[in-house]
Amino acid sequence: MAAITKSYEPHDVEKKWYAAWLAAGAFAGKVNPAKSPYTIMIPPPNVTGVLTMGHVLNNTLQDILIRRARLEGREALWLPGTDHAGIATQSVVERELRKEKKTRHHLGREKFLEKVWSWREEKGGIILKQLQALGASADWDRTQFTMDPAYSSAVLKVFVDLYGKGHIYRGKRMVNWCPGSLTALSDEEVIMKPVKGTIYSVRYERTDAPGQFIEVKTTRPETIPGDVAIAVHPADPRYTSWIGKKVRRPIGPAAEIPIIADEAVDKEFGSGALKITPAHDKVDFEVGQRHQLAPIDVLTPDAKLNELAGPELAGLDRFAGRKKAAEMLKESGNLVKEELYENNVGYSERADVPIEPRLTWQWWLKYPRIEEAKTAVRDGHIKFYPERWSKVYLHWLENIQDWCISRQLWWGHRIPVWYAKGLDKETLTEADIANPKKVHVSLAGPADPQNWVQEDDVLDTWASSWLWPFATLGWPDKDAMAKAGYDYFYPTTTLVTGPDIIFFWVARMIMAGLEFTHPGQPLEKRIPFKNVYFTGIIRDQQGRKMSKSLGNSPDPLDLIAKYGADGLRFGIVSIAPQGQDIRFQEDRIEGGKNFCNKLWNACRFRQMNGEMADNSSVGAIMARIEPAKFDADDHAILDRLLSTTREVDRYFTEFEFSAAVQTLYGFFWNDFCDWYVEVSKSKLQDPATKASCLAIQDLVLRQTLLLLHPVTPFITEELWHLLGYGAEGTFIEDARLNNASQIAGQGLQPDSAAAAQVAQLKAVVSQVRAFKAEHGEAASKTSEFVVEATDTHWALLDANLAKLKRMMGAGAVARGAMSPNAPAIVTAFGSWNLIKQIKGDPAEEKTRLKKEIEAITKHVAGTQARLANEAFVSKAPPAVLEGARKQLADQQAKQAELERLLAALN
RNA sequence: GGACCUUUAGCUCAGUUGGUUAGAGCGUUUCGUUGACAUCGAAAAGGUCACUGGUUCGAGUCCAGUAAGGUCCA
Repeated sequence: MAAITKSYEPHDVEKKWYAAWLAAGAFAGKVNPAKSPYTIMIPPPNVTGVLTMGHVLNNTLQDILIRRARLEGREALWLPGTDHAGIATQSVVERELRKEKKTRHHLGREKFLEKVWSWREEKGGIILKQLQALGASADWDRTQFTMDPAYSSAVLKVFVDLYGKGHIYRGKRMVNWCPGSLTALSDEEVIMKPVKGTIYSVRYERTDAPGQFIEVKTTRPETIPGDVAIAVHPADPRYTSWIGKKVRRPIGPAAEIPIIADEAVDKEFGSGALKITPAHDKVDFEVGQRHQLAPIDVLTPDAKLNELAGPELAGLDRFAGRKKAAEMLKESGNLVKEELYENNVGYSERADVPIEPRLTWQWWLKYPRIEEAKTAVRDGHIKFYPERWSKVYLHWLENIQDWCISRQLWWGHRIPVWYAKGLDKETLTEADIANPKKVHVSLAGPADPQNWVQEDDVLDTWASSWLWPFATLGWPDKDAMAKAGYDYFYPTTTLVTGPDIIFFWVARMIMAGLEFTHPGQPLEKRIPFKNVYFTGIIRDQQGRKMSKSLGNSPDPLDLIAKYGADGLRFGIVSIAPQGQDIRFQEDRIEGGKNFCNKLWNACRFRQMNGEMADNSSVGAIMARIEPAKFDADDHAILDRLLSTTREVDRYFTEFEFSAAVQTLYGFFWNDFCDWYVEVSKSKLQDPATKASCLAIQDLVLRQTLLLLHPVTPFITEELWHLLGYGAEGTFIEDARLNNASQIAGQGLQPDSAAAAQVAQLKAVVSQVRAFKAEHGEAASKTSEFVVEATDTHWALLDANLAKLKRMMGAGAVARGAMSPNAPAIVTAFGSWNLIKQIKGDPAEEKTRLKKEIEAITKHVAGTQARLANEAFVSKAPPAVLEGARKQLADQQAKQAELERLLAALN
């Protein structure tokens, strides 16, 4: 077996093992009825994306779950893939075209799509390669892309199916229009932002009574040419006599518009009158509908004013038009007031420009299975971690609106609808759409394509990714499903994602799963996943979201180069508590790297201290352990090993990953390295205890590697082999992780009381070290002590003396009476004198003792007061009461001893 | 306007069903490299647990309210 080097060098180890895993097909998920499946579908990253810290966290957690599942003997499938990301990808390619002063229209649909595909060929694999560098153990042979032929046909089949069921309709409605990307957006793609601007008070003059004006407030004077009415509340006494009269539009082509009454008007806002511009506001549109007022659209698709706005405004973009309109109002004296104003403006999530409410023809989806989707989460068939997100989910479902699924893009799944040639799409009625002679909807397309024109629009990206959990398993093709193991791996086990896409994706996947999988079977067979773990958002030191535009996100690949993939994984998980946003700290990643080095060196210590014996199975190691020779330290470390195993188990079932990692950190660093390895140094000198002590180390290291492997796969694989736990050609994942009772069942019954005794010994060591430091002897390894202790205490000390001397840096520890001239401390195991070349200053000693007495006296008083409280004595549980009494006794004993020492000094 | 989250050491955070003197990592100070690890070890300093009130023998923990910061929905 190779010798372990002085420090852990991740780079080569990572490369070596990743290649070996791939070569052996170690990540393949295969149908195996003897095992229970554990399935995770990756949230598909954008095909042209690069790895961010968010991906690192999210995918590390998925890998942890998958690798842990393998160690627990489950058949794990982690299915990877990418998303075509309609707007995002199209925008990137269009940006490239713009550099050549071209738009997609210069190329035409076909050529443009060729360009996007070649862009994908070039950039599409990057993020998956990066995930491999992180150690992701996904089944790469199953990699899926939402635009793959099979996946696409699933998407289109779903459209046709839902159309047939009456869930999909075409309608001219107000949509969120993105003037940047020239497409409709769903409500979920609109971000509300507070924007500081101006609100204008504008007056409209009555036609029948010149000189009389009605005033309205608006932030958008450029849309005045699109006004079709002024609305007031029917119960507003100020305007009762105005209703039915007409006013003149103050700008734009001359027109008289009516004053109407509508309940939607807020009497409290402004003057209580509202301009109605149905083409440019959702509420106004509804008011217009109620009063049969035809909208006037004064904007072009890219949000410039058109000729309907009048010659002065036509051609200006909306912001320039706003200024111009305000000037025109000022000139005509119709601008009453300008005030600074902050309101919420909807922005396009992708293009980051204000959206325009716009009346267009779009395809809409009435969601299926809304009620079942609520039940699934409310009744716990699907569990959310943290649970509180289920409220957000349910609230959204309660208020669900139809989904605008068409996009005026080219990159995406083109809607499988054909219109008969020569048909005017703008004037289609519902009856026309239902008429197969005019509108054809199918997967295959019409038999006589020359007579038809296909719909230009593509589907919203989320209308493909909502099928991810089952379309990736071959659905709806029976053969593909059998090959992929659909019946075995679906429903998937856990989804790991961010709460920001709870509506976009999580809710929609649930509805899709319920609608399309396992028809007729109970809900728990149709849900797409059983657990949803929501990660936090990674923020920078100032608490800002990490983003490309801010440039505040470190490149994960740099971090891997600097700290190793395992260090990065360990670090990121340790700072990511369930449900909380994460403030990124690079020093925690460094901590991850340091931990790996510690693990490495503890194994190195083991290797250097004795021949490696048979480590090939737990049984073989157990056979070398001699419980009859156990001392308290042996009992204690094994007891901690079992309790750590139990705790990590529990944290995994509760999805508390950072707690699991921190538990492992504390156990390994503090209990094992800082204490057990140190006390081993004495045991290893003694031939009577050496073999058993090494076997205990072998057992602890083996279990530790298994517990850590999901988090730090590379280093644990390497050490697994270096210490001989696994045969050549096998991997650590082929081993099974034993739980605490399984280990105990193999003949290991550590005495948990020993742990308490070791804790006391630790405290004594710590106390003596501090004592030495205080007297300038911190570095000395030959300090001499006299201990005045009871027989029991001395017996305990004596039994552990070699270890204790090494740990506290003592040359000699002898039993004897306290010398009044030497510095002294009181420990749980007797009083200790530090014997040194006594130039000890008695005055200093007195001060120190007095200070200690003062402190202990306070505690004694506190405990006494508690015990003197009759309510406490009569109501507190016996265990607490007894604890308090014992505490008081200990405190008083220490107090008395300190006072005795002080008196002796005098 | 509605819902949710956060507030504990200089920084980032733990603190499970209420129960000794509230913990960790980093940072700071002091000391230490003779064989696991300086990517390390030892010790120390550092906290009115945001505030107010309540429940309780006992509150960082439970309840109510207030304040500040944040997120989502409208």
